[in-house]
Amino acid sequence: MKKLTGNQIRQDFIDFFVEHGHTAVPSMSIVPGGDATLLFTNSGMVQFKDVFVGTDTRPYKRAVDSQKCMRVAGKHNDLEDVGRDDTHHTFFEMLGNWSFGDYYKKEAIAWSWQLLTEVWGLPKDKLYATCFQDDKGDIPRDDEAADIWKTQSGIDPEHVLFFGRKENFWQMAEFGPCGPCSEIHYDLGEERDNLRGTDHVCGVNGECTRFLELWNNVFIQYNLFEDGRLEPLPAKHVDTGMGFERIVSVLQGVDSNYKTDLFTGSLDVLRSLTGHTEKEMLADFTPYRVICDHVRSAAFLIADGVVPGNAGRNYVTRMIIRRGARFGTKIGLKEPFLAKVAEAVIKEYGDFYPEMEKNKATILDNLTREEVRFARTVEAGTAHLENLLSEIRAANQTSLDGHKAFDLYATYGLPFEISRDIAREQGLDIDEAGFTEAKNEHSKASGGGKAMGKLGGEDSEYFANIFKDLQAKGKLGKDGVEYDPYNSPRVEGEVLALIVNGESVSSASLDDVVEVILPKTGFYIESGGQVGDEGYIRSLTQPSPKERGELPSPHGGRVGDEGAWEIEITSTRRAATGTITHIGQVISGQPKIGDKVIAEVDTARRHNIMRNHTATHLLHKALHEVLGDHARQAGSLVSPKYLRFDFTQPDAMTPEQIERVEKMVNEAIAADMPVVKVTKSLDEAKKEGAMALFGEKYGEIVRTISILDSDSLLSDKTQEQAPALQSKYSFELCGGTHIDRTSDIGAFIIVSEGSAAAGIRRIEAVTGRGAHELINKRFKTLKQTAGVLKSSVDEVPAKVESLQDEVSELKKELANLRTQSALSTFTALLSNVQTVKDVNVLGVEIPNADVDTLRSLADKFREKHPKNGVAVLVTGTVPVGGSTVIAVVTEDLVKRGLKAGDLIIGIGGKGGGRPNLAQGSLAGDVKEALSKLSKVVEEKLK
RNA sequence: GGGGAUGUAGCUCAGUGGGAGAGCAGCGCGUUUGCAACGCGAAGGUCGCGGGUUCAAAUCCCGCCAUCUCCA
Repeated sequence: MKKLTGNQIRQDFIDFFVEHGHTAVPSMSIVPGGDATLLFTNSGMVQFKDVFVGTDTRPYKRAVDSQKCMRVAGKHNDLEDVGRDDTHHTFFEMLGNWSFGDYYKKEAIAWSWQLLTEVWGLPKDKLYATCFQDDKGDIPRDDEAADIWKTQSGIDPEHVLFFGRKENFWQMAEFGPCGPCSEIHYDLGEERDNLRGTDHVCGVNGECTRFLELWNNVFIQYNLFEDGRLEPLPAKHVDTGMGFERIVSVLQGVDSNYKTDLFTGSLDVLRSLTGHTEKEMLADFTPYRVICDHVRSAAFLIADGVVPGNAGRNYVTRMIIRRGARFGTKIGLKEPFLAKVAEAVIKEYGDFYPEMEKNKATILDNLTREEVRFARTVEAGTAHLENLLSEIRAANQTSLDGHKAFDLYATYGLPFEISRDIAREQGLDIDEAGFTEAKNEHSKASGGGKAMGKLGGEDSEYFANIFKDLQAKGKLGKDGVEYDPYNSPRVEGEVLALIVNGESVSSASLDDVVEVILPKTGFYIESGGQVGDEGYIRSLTQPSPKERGELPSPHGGRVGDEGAWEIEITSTRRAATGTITHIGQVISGQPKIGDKVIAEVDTARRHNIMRNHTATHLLHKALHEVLGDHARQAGSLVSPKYLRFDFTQPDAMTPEQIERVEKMVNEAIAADMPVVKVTKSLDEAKKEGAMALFGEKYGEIVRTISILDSDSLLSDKTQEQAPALQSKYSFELCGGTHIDRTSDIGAFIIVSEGSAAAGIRRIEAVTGRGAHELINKRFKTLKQTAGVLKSSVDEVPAKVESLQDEVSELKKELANLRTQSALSTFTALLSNVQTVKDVNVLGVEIPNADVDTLRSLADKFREKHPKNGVAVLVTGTVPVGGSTVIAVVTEDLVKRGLKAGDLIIGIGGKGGGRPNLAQGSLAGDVKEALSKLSKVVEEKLK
């Protein structure tokens, strides 16, 4: 057997199939575009799913790839187990060769045998092939595959085995394309039996680690219907997957995926940090495996734009990074170290996956940031834990309540393992059963499973049938409704279908909400953040009013015209492949199937949208310039009123940065740059450096939007002829609608900058009309303010500032004066102290005093009568809300049963407080209330 | 999308319905002076924002915003 590096093995695979007529296709992003049901790309077939279902086509019939995959979240979240053994990974690569209605079993099987045994030289007697035999007896046995296997040179016919549905039948979903598969297994030898001595099936598909599944060849040949019918597909496909790390471990002859050269670089970096020898490392291998696996995953995720955060995919990235950091502490690593490991990962993978090298700085930066954040979280969580633990000790207990430990985890983010380790260090324990219980409760309370929301398309089958029907009648071609939102704001056509309340109807009535299908549309369908178009569909049954020289009715139809009608369209959707519907309300007449119509987009609204969309591209460019390349688009909304742009950026932007971005965009507008829209192949566009968005799905033919640098403009003619030669200010893949020159945007104003999620900032901005309205409004307000201040607009800030200073100065002065005047009144009134029994009692009204003044006067009283004193001070009667009362009682009298609050109640007020000082209010006449004071004191005093 | 927590002086935070506080930093003065340390003094607050309950809200209730965190 040849000793090959991992990179060579991957390249061998691709080269082998390229030699056999396959097109080498790059891996799709880990973020699956256009598939809301998937958190991550989890297998090689994700990028070809639409081809198998038949809703998409490719320019090639044979493909080969190595696909980046993540299996970490979802139903089976076994993140906590990854790294504890030698085979599991969160991230892995899937090698695959594909046939789309081209070659089939014969070639697929022969080539896999050839690659494994001849190119890579695996011993033939160690290989096993499995084929399908239905355990339920419904689906025919795959003798075809088995027979082909037996003809492969040097194969042991005894090694061709049959298995049932669980192992050897594949279906994408409950219904749809499916078929038998044929797997290749490898016998690693008796010594790799992990269950030696125990009673078990030591064979292919047994529980035993001796036999390793290497390669799955899926033969998609049936279509499974809801009623259980199984029909042969007209075009049969081959879909294969081979776990890259597995084949590397086999070819390199090691007993762990982590001992392949894929991880050597990472492990070396780690060992240089810990100082462990190889032997010491292998003795405690788990932390090493966890860190290597997780750093690799995190690096690939960040390269694909998934930065650590607190929701969705971003949360998964965070969990992976934090778990890696946590295992670092187990081997004594304290300082942020993940970035150092990541450098080794990038070095290993950067050649084949250029996005790794390209995003190196972002990867390293995000890892370190998250580590630092995690350290802070752990520190704060540990402080909380210490409090809980000392409470336990105080109560002479030995175990921390599981629910409390879970709180620590769910609220403060302190991982359970860390809590337990700290508790154990102090001779205490944590109630693990309670923790699990609380975790389940929390999971339930969070509404498990509902988060994905509606996937849509519930009625797609209904519309697919309408589509087929229209095709059969020759009303629609094979591609269905023609879609041209770019050049056709007005389209004439015929009503092909009307749907009201989910039912196909021949005619609709006034006020009906209806879905209309036309052979062609110029209405934009909401996509890529740009909202859908609005507009009108009008009947064209008779000459237009203009042609007849009549005045149109308010809704455009003609009063009294037989059959004239109009529908106000508020949105559009692609209800099924080939079908686009216009959704709206009938505002006049009765639309019928077969009516000739004109469908007209609200162009004023559309222009506002176009301005905002082009501005979005300029904003994207400006953010790159001002913040750096890490500021990547993470979502957007382009509406007629404003635009919203989310991008990856860890911290809030400074006012200066915002200003610079705004200025850059406005400079780009002023430069009057041409916006050129060209469709070309995805490959070509990418080669030319077009910016693609993550989580966005692109077909083979894409639309590119280039904003050309005005400096490089030669003349209008050359621009038309060779836009590719000119230097581009901005270059993006985008299906949206755009204006022709940047100057059409008019103006660009950032309205707000804020946070959208952890690690993601959001900018909202307006352009064109919206910007003008905003400026107008702001300017008006400013002028009004200046008017009120009797100053010029320019002087407003200084004027307000000086006013504020003046006000606060005056406030202080006033408070001082009040206290002083109250004080002088009060000093005079101090002589009004009455003696009740042996107590000095004072009840006075202080006009113009506030609560603070009353308090300081009360203090004054207690200074003069530190003992044996009672005072009730009341502000003058106020018409609204009553007077404020403060009552004080010296400490010695409190002991004799006199409470300040009782005095307030006693004289008819409301309120309370502490025994020596109370506060409240008094509704009625102050003098009358105060006259009751001495009596109250007498009664309460013991 | 949902659960929990937090938001008080420039920073770190205390404050369980009734006088807004501490430590650090900053400012002034002083002692000492190699860095600095120490003492004294004053300043610094829409208690995240908006409603409500109450005689009275930093504190209780509701809504919003921001940050942290867990679940999906």
